[in-house]
Amino acid sequence: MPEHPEVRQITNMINNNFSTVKFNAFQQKQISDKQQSLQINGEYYIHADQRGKQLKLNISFEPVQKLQQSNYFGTFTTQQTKNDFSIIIGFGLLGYFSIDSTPNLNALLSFQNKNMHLNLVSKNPQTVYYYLGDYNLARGPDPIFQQEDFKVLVLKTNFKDKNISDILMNQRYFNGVGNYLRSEIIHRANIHPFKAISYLDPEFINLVISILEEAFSFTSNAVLFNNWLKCYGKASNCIKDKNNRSIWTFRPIREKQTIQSSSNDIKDIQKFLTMMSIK
DNA sequence: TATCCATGATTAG
DNA sequence: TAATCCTGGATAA
Repeated sequence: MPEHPEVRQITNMINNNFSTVKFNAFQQKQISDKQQSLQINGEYYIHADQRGKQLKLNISFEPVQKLQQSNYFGTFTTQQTKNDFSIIIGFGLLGYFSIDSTPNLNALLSFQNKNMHLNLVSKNPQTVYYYLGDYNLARGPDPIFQQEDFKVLVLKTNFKDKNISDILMNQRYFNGVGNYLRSEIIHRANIHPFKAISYLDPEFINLVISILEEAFSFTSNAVLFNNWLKCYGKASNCIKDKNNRSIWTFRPIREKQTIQSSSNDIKDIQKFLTMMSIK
């Protein structure tokens, strides 16, 4: 489930349903020794925020009154008071939030009041992580909510002839792109998964952004979403990447060969950077 | 019954 | 690059 569009859906779900809801209990299931032990004492409120594939749960002990618009369109952050703190969540391969009316023994984290439980669950709990603190800044800016930062970073980066499949999965640049989006993006860009890249062009970045938006618009309907997928799990060819993850493609797969990069339009990139007032 | 596989990410060598 | 985290459903045998 959780790539950028799904995390965005979860963020909205939490804020739409629970912005005025008071919680008064919390439980954590210990699944490994290195899992940080969390406690929440007293009554609290929850507000969610997103950066790429990471979700931030702001735990505040006062009702969320002031919603402050952030620098980037579309996203809001709460103003934190002294005792407030944040939990960062990575959903791994199959994590999601479920709203339950009875205790769920599989819940990794459970935010509760007498009416319902907001539970973090997963069929792959070992791939889920969470910690107290803030976003991992080794991961790149959010491609939607920090769009200018994202564009500038990606456009000025020299990827040194790495192939496009590896580049798209690198969370330092494409925080939020995962395995299904990779296949869809490469398919829609009509390039070979092993094409070598030095510089990406603005058109490609805009395609990435619009695909993230498209996927998000279908996240609430499984049938429409599956229909929207054109390549992932459907293409004629499938090959493993260096991390043993599937790359789906309609392109013929030659031996693990790197396809030559085409000449990049440097003028285009510089024009864009000038437009963004970046040297 | 055994094996494979999953929209992820870190760690060791 | 390979191994690891280690669940559970689908598929192969």
